[in-house]
Amino acid sequence: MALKLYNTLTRQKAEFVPIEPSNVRMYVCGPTVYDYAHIGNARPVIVFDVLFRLLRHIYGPDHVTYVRNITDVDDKINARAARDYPGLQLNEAIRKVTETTEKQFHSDIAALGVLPPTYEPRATEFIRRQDGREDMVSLIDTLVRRGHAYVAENHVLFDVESMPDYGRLSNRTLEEMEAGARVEVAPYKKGPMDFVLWKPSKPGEPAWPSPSGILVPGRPGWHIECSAMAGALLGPVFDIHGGGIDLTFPHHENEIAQSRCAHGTAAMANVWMHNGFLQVEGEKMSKSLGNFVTINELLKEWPGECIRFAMLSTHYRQPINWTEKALGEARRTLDHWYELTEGLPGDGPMCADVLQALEDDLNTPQAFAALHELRSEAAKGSIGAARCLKASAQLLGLLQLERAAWLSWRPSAMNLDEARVASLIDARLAARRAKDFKESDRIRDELAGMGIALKDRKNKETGEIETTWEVAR
RNA sequence: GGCCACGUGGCGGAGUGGUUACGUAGCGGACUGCAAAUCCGCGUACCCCGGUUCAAUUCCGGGCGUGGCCUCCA
Repeated sequence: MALKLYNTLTRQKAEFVPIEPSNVRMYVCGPTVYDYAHIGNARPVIVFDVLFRLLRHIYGPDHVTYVRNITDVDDKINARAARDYPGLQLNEAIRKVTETTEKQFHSDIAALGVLPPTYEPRATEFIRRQDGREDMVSLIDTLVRRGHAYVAENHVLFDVESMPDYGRLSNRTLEEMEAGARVEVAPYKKGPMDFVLWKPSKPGEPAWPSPSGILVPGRPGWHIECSAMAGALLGPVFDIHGGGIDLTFPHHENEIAQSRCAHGTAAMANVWMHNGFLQVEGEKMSKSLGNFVTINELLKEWPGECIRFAMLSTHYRQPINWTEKALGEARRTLDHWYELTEGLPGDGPMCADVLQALEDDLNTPQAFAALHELRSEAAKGSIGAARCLKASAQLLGLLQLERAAWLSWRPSAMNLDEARVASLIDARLAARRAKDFKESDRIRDELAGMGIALKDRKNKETGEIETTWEVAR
């Protein structure tokens, strides 16, 4: 079966046909590095990591190019830098904010089992380049030269009237947008929907020599960076562009406008993919509601693979409701999968049903159903099913650890004396052997009070009772 | 106000014009000193109102509800 993907441009699922099967090219909008990434940021990162893995599986690991950018020039970054490092010069403070945030982002998503993309360009590296690659300034100059952009009061603005099918991605016409507009329009704009490609910098703010004959230094608008980085690293037309659904308008619409008008192409990317929005315990995630969940905090309470599993248990285009309960279910399932696949090589055969589910627009819930089926067969003793389970789960970025490493995971707040746990378990087993059940139950209760749940099992060969334990939930 | 999604069993969550999703919780059983874990078995759900159809949860229309975008929030 061929890979099918839902395309926001056509509002349909269609067979994916790469421009060059020897080099499948994908771009995904990455984070703006000014604060801890939250669980909503994690969704596209995980979802498109699964797509990256699937494409590598289908076309070969060397035949997929994946670009996910880092946005390190932005007003929010400037504001955060001024707030957190009032003593430093702004540019120095900005560098501190972006460097530490980027480092944190990388360690957070690595814990979620996310592969590094092929390229991870920073926006500031593509404002002006010396190597002849496309950059933001050259893109803006081209847009002005071709009559798609104009200079006004030291800004460069994109002229949306110059693009006849502006609005196709978000499926709205200029009239509709203007009718609903609630924004005050800057007086220097020719059209109310025109957007900023370049703007002047205030003294002390990050600044670069401006394009288009503007004499004062400035900085880029938000959308132009993705056009420049995608153009430089993937070419004027590439296969897949991904991101959160909230970016459809205006960000992606404007990326398309810039890239197509600068390159004179009919498309920027052939397939546009958008993941659905995330809510937390049934409510919108927001700082004021106090339910703002960062990846970093979550990783203190849950193993990364749990978070990944929970994220993938909803289809990527559906809205997802992020709950503790789902994380608990994910952990139990993974416990079981790890137990059944312990010590097996990861190069087993791929489950056809898992692959088929993923090839149907990344239907991860259906893939999980197939994995549950394998789990059931593996539990009955099928080594083949267990090997298949491991290989197939690994395609999803799960079961990446040794079982011992999985079992040794602890919540960061848990301060356990593991030697004491082990001696209590031994004492309990001794009490049991002596049929002193009162004492053995007392020890079990004591351990439960420490947050430890026990599991007894009879060793089939020796007939002895063996006890394992885990962190209770 | 304009545009766009979504609404499935207690909960999570796929899918389909007529036939079992799956998981989890719950219930029954096996096992166990008792639990937990594990294994076996059990659920007959698809927001409301019309329409199309032999047949609709699935298609069409309307309504209600929730959410997103239109404010450089993934």
